[in-house]
Amino acid sequence: MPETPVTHGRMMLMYLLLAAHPQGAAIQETDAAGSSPAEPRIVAKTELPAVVRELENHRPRWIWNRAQDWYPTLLAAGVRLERCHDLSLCRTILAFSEFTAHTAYAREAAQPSVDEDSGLIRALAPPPPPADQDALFETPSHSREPGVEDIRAEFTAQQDAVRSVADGHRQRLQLLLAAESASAMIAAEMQHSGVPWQEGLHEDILRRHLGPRPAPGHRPAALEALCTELRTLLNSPKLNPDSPQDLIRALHRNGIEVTSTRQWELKESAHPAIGPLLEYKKLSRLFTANGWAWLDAWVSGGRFRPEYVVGGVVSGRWASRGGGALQIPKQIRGAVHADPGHKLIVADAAQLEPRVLAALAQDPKMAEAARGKDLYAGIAAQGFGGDRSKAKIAMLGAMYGATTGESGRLMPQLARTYPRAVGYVEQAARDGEAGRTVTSRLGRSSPPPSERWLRSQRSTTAEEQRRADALARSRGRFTRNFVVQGSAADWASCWLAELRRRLRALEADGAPGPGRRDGGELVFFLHDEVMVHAPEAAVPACVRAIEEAAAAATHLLFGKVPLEFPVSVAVVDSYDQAK
DNA sequence: TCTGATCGCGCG
DNA sequence: AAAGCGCGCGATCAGA
Repeated sequence: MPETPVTHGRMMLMYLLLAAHPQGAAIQETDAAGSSPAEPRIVAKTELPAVVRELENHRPRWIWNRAQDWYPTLLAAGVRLERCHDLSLCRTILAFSEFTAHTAYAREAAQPSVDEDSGLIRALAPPPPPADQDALFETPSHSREPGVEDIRAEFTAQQDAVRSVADGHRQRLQLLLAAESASAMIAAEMQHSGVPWQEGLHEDILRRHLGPRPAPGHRPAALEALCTELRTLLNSPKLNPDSPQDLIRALHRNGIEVTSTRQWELKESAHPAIGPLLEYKKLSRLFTANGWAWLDAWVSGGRFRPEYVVGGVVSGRWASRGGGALQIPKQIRGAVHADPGHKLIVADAAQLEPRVLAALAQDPKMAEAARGKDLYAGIAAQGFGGDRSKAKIAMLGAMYGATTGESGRLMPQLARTYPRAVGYVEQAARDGEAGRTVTSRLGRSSPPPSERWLRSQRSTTAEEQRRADALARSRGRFTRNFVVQGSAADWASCWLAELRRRLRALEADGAPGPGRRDGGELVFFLHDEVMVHAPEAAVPACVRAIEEAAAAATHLLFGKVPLEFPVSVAVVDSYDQAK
C-alpha cells in the first residue's frame, strides 16, 4: 500500500475500498474520481482487523457496501474507524433524491431490476436475514457479494452523480451522504457498546408492579388478581381481557357503549370496571413488552444491545429491530443506569420539528417566537393569548395535517400569524396530493407514488373518486410531514456526526494508553435525543461537545439563521431522572 | 398448525 | 381533552 499522498503540503483524503474476496477481503486505494494507482491487496479474514487498524493511521475514508457487513467484526476486534462511505445507504438516497433526478444514476438505481446480480441492489431491499443454522436449505444465491470492482464502479457512479448536482444543492447532498455514512458507523458502535442496563433494577420494577416472576404460561399475580376482579365486575366469568373482541362484548353487555377498547375511549366511561381495566392494560403491556422474557432476550452482561436500522424510515429516521429499542417505556427507564464512576448525559433538541419548520420556511415571526427556550410559549404569546397548550396543538396539527377537532379549528389562527411556515407545509401537502415528491433540507426525497396510487387517481365512478380523494389527502399528510420530519432527521444526523467527532477528539486529548476510552461514549439515539455514557471527570467536556455539535448542525443545515436549536441536557445516574 | 392482518400501545 | 405524521412488537383472530 502506498504512502499517504501529499500534495502541496496538504494531506489529501485517501479512499480505501473494502470488498469481499474469495480469500477474505480486498482493499484497494482509490481517488475521488475512482481511479486506482495500485492493485488491490488481498487480506485473509483473520488478518483484516490488524491491517485495517494499520491503514487507519492514514485517516482514510473507507468505502464499503454496507458498514453492517464489516464494522461490527472490526469493533469486536477493538478497531474503531473515523470515516466511511456506505454505498448502500447512499445509493438509496441518490436513487430518489430530487437533486439527482436528472442523472442516469438515479434512473437506473431507482429500477431494482436493472442490476439484479451486482449485490448492491440490496440497498433497495431489506437486508438479508441473519445467517441461519439451516444452511442445508440455503437458496442458490444469484446475487453474489459485490467484489472490489463492483464497489469501485458504484463509488465512481455515485461520485459522478453528486458532481453533476447544481451548486448549493450539491453541498447539501454531500453533507447528507457523509452524515448518513457516519450514522451507519455510529449505529454499529452503539450496538457494540450497548445501553447500560441494570437487570436487578429492572427486576425490582417488575416485582413492584407485577409481583414475582410467574411460571411460564401464567399471568403474574397482579394481573391475575385484576383479571378475577374484572370477571366479577363485568359478570363474565370466562372473560379474557387480552382479547379485544371478548372484551368489547363484555363491555356492551354491561351497558358500556364503546366502539373500541382503546384507553382514551374507555376513559370516557365512569363504570366501576374501567379503572381496573385500564390498570390491567397498563400492567399487561409492561409484562408482555418489557417483562422478564424481554430481559432474558435482550439484556446481557449489563447492556441492552438492540439492532439499529439506519435509514429504516423513508424520512431518514432510524428504525430498530428487536427489543423495541426506540420505545423504551418511561416506566422502566430507571433500569438504564450508569456504571460506577460514570454518568448518563441525556440531551434532547427542544421542539426540534417546529424550529426546523421555522428555518425551512424562513418565517421571521416564528423565528422570533423561537427566541426563548420554549417555542410553544413564544407562539402562545404571539397568537394564542398565552395559552401554551393551544399553541402546541395548533403547531402539531399544522405539521401532521389535522383537519378536525380542536387542532383543525386552531389552524386558521396559526396561518394568520405565521403565513410562511404554514404555507410551507401546505405546499408540501398539495405536492403530495398531486403525486409529486417533496424533499428534505439536505436532499432526501419522499418516495414517488405507487402504481396503485396513480391508478386510483384516474378512477371514474363517483365512489372510486371519493376513495381516490381520500388517498390523495392521505398522501398529502405524509408529504406535509415528510419535509419537517425529514429535515429534522437531517439535523439530528449532523448533530450525531458532529458529536461523535468531538467525543473522539476528547479521547485523543486524554492521556495515552492502550484501549483507553475516557471521553464518553454515545450509547443511545432516539430521533431528537442522545445519550452519552461518560466518566464523571469527562462530563463537562461532553456536555460542551453536545452543545457545540448542535450549533454546528444548525449552521451546516441552514447557514446563518436568526434561530436557535437549544438542547436540554440532563446529567443523571439513571434515565428516569432525565426530564 | 401455520401465516398474514388487525388491534392496541409504547416511543418520537 | 382527543385526531393528524413516523415507527416496532405482542396477542388475537381469520383464513387457509
